[in-house]
Amino acid sequence: MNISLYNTLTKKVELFTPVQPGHAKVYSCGPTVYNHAHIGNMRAFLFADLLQRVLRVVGQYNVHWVMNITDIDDKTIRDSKVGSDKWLAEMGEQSGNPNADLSTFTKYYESKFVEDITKLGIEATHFISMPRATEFIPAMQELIRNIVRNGFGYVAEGSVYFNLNAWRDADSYGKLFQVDFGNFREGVRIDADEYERESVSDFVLWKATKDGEPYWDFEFDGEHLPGRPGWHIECSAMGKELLGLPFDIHTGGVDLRFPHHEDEIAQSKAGYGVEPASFWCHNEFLEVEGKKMSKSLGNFFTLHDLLEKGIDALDIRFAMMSAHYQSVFNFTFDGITAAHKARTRVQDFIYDVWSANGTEHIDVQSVRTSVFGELANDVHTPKALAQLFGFINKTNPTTLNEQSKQELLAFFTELNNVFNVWQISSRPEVIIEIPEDVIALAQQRWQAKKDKNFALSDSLRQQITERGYVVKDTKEGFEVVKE
RNA sequence: GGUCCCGUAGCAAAGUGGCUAUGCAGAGCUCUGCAAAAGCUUUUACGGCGGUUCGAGUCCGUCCGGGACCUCCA
Repeated sequence: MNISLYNTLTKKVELFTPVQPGHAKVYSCGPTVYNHAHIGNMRAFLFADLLQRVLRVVGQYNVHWVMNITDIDDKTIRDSKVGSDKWLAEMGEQSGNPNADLSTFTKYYESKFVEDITKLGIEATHFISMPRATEFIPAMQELIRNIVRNGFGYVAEGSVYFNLNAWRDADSYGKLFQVDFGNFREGVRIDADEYERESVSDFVLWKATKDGEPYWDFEFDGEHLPGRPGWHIECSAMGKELLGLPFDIHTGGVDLRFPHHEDEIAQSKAGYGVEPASFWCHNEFLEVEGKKMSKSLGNFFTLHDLLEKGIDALDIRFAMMSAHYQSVFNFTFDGITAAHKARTRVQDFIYDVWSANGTEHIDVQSVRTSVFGELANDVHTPKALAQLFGFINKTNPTTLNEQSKQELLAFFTELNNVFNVWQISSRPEVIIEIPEDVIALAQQRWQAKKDKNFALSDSLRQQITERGYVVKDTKEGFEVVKE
């Protein structure tokens, strides 16, 4: 099925056509590993996962997916320094070597990140690579040399900057985000660091080292420029090294349009001569209970926080799919409850299909076409789910004949390769430890009921309820489950 | 100051000028001694005011309200 996507470059939904037929090369901006990722971060990663799964399943593409790990930046340096209160006991002893401590610190949070996304149903095997920025320093240095030699960069006080005015004369800037250079808001932090640069809008490609900070050697035209890479350069270099240029899709949160992605385009084209990607896809932000997530409002959650509250990570995954990726997602606890119930309804339907044993024939192809059609249309999960629920509402799963049952299970298997929140199986035997005395009460109640002593029956049920269990009557007898 | 987005029923969320979105919740019904579970049925909308149109949630204007970004936040 053909896939259409909203492309921030053109501000339109366009038919996706890959550079290499049959292959989809996707680069996703990954986390900066200085802390546990919060659920706002998670939306970006879940969107990227959803997109690559739609390409894989609905588009039938051979997907090459890369998500970078930013393991060198101001915050990772700050928090891994000797004496940092962000250094945790689990990370071991600090060595005092800034590069080694940075590595220890970032690998700790990288492993936490991988644990988190795994719980959210993102599969590590779907990545062809999760490159660390620090392992691609030579490629970045090569790119920086190219940019300067092409006339779009300069060295100042040991740092290397991108010359934006030169670039704007030669090409264009503002492909993703229209920038009003003459009208930066007063008070906004324009001079973000102390280095010398020719214009406030120039950005750093390579930062000169500071005392006690990690650095890498950089030989450039006979000059020694020990330092570390700027923020944007890693994506330019790693995209080229791992996917080749141009690749097909670059993803990230809306906040990255400018400056990060805008600068990435400029750098790549200035250094390599081509723009990195033909499609740029950006997910909107997430709010919590209608407010921007912030620590001061007390609505700032990491995945770990939510799991501690007893929330199932897959309900978070499913809830985020109830809104289109380009609209602000309002994360609420009521929403998670609703998502859990909705997800369970589909799961129960699948269990029932598994045990179908009837004669009814249904048209599985038409529901597959309508649901996948919505996913192919700019990854429109809310519409796809509406189609799916419409189908579930009008279908009795248990009366299906063998052919329809097999077709439907095959469809759900495909669908779950996108959503990844269900079990395609028979209803599992739930084994719950019920205390002996509760079972005894339930048996007494059943006897009282058979004796038509309903007053006693009800009072026994009340006792069972007080113990935290629910007794349900069935045709053959009764069943006790934990509340 | 600049750039842009959004205001849809109790909550969430689709909606490409004309046809029941959907989910959760609510209500009613079926089943049941009563329940629970399940199934069926169903009530509530388009921020305000103008305009275009035979017809507007959908297009235009305006006002009100909320939000995002504007040099290292997904």
